[in-house]
Amino acid sequence: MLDAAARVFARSGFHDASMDAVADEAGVSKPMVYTHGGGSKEELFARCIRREAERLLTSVSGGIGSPDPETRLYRGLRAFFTTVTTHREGWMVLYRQARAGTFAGEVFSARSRIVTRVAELLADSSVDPAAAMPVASTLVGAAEGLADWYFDGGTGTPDDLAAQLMSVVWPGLAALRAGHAWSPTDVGTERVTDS
Amino acid sequence: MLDAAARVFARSGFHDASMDAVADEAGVSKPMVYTHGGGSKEELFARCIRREAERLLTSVSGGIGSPDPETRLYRGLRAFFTTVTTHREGWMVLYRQARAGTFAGEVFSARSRIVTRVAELLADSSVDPAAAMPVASTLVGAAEGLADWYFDGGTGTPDDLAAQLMSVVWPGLAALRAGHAWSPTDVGTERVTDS
DNA sequence: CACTCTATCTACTGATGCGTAAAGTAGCGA
DNA sequence: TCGCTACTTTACGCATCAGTAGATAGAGTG
Repeated sequence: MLDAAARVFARSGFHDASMDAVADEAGVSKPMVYTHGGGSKEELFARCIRREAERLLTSVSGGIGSPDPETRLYRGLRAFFTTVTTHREGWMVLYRQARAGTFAGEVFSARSRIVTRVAELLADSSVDPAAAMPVASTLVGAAEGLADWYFDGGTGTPDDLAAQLMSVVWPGLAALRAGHAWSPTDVGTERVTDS
Repeated sequence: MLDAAARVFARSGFHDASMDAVADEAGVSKPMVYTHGGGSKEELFARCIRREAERLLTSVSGGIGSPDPETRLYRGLRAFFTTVTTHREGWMVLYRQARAGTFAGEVFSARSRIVTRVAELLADSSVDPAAAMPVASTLVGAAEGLADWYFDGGTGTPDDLAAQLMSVVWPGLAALRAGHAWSPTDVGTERVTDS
């Protein structure tokens, strides 16, 4: 039931998906969708969101155990890309359909938990957890961007994708851990004109 | 008119926003919204999307002129964060509300143009433009992630945000340009178990 | 004042789709 | 055969808007 709903919602979004379509996809009648789906369209969608968010958080959190931040991050990214590519429709529901409208709050809190988890992956004695939050949010966004590229015809195994992301971010993260932040030394500082 | 529509759409999303609400926000009556807004809700929303996408692309593209990729990227990022923080509701419409549903295609093509533009910012004689696409998609995602953090209570000027993003990504990009990709040498390669 | 044109409003129609009620059917144990 | 459960089909009530038709107001002109 939730699988069918996730497929329909992933395809059409919350508003454009009808409960009749969910019923068809699940191979049952509409009253059954209400009996076993929570009693309303909102609740059904919320259940899909919660399940996918939980799946993603569990995946990223699990099997991380390592004292080395580099290893932790790589494993977390690998888990992320594995789950996302395996449960494509879950990803579509969570990050493309659910972020707008009534459920933005629910998705936002789910995303916050993942960002916090990533901040933990980065942190150790040499990194302040609070300072890690913007970096973690950046990383999660980067992973989403690479996932977008993948779903738009990009190729590669989850391991490849994780390694590619590590190529982009790890040198910078290592430098930050060593206290070396980037600054626009001789890059020019003219104001940006904004339309 | 478009400003009012963008505010309402940013707040509620396409479906949950009513034309009455747009009319109220603009201080006119509903038929006026149809007369001056394109004749349909879809067209009004599409105009908002196109305007914001154009604004962002113009901003990122303009004032880049430099032979140095590092400078180009920093300036592009600075322009991005300037525009996004200045036109908050435009950002909300474009990247949070419009990606789902009927307008996913329109937003997707707008985003593609920006990603392509970023790939050009990265490219020079030593970088293959095609290979730059996943990296550009990653970067755009990272910028979105940092913007998300900012809009959720993060602080900093656009220059700070751009510099922070450079800290994370530039060392990795420089290494990639020199031919040094990250690989999981001694990081462990156990399979990820997926629920 | 009369006439007209344009801009605007109030109030309605029509369609869509959520959610449910009613009536029928198949399986199953006693 | 009875009753119970689970499900189906069909049909409908009801609310919410998108979009429009007809009324109204103001302003310029003679």
